[in-house]
Amino acid sequence: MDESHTNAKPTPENLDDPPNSRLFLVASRFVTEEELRERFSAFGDIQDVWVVKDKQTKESKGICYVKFAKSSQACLAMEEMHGKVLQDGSKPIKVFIAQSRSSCSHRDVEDEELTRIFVMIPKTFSEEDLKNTFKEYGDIEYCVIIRNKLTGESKGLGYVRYYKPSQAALAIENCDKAYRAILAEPRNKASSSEDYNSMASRSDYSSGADSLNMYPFNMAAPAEPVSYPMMDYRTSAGSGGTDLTRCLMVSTRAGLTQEQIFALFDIIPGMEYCELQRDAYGMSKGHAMIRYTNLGSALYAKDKLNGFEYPPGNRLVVNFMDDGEDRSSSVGRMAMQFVATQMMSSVWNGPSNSQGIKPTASHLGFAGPPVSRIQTDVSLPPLKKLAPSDSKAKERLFVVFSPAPLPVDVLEDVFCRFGSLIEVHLVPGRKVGYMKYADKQCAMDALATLHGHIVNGVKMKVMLADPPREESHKRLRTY
DNA sequence: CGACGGGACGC
DNA sequence: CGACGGGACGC
Repeated sequence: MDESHTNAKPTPENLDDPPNSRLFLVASRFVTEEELRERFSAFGDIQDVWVVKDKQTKESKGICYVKFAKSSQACLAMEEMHGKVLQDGSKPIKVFIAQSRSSCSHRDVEDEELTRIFVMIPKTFSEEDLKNTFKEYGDIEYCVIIRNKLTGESKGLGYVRYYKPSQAALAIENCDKAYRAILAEPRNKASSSEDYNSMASRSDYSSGADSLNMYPFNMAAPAEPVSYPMMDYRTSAGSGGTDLTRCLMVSTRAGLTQEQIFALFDIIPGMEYCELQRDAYGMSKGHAMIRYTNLGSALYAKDKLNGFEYPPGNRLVVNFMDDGEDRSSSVGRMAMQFVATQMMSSVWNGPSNSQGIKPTASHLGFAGPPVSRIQTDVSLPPLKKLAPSDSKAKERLFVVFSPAPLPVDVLEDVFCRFGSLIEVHLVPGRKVGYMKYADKQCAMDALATLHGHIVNGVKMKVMLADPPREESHKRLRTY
């Protein structure tokens, strides 16, 4: 278990750098390094040429490697030189991107693995935006944005398939670093069964279906943000299909837990589903979907909870997921009235009778006198509004918690009181966090007031945060 | 002591 | 069928 290799050397075997910048060629035994250098130098900066020779006889084995400075150069050379005859009478050469030296596989690297990139994009991007952004690097076969299957909401990730490896490589090398473009892992891991997928469903990949219109709804409406069709495969006709007229989407800037959202929307009777959208850390992304059994409950929930501040200072935004529906009907109003009546009666009957308002509602501050959930040894200013989430951070505080971090909502409640708080960020798995402020003085006030004090039994060290480490090694040593 | 930053497709 | 050398680190 304990391999005492504590000093991990920079493994010298991984230096196929950058990745996919080296070519593997199968050529005639008479080809020389000089000739290869001549024929391949037109495609880029050659760093190394090597013809593999037998150890004893020193004769060429017809295997050669050509290392370029960039992957795009190697790819271009491959595309142009594969199949070329270098010397009269010899067989056409084969040119592939070499397997990385650390890999033990000698399988050919296929174009399939070199033509699709994986990028991080704004959530507002459509496939069209994605294509327009990346077409400058080459011809695009298709673009796909990864979306939530239920809501159609973008996950901020996308794929772009080019026709040629050199185009994908150019995109990765030259696109804005914010896109974090990398080669996509091939989709098919090890498809063992292929037959239960009928042939009809595979037509999207074949090139014969020109007549297939990719954007049946969208063609005539250029700038209109069309809501995407998310009913390609029906939600099976089980009890109560997912019709969106009863689905709400709540957006919040505070990191609310599933339990908090659930408790809040469960105050209105009829909630049948509640799902927080999470990111890779399992933290709240600020969106959740809530579905009620009936339109009246959904209407009532939107009416009462849209704009509601929870926790204080954090304004919830609640919307129906199928925008554009007309809900001003008298039927809707009656349904809402019915729900209101339902809730009133449960109040009169008291919460002790199981159904109706849950006990959780009271400590959400939804009913009854506002009881502070903050206990502290320092006197706090009153609550203040959060700064807009797109505010520029002028100062950050670094907070260490002992013995354990406080919940995000509590921290927002405490740290917002000095004004201009943009957001609270806890480091997952650690006992530290960052508070972003739009105003330096507000941050300093918070620091001075809160440092060394105790909130809900948790002691806090509050310090100015070091600047984020970014890419200091790139810019700092230019002189 | 106590430090941030990421990522995956209905087979 | 067709897969991996040579050189040498740090002031």
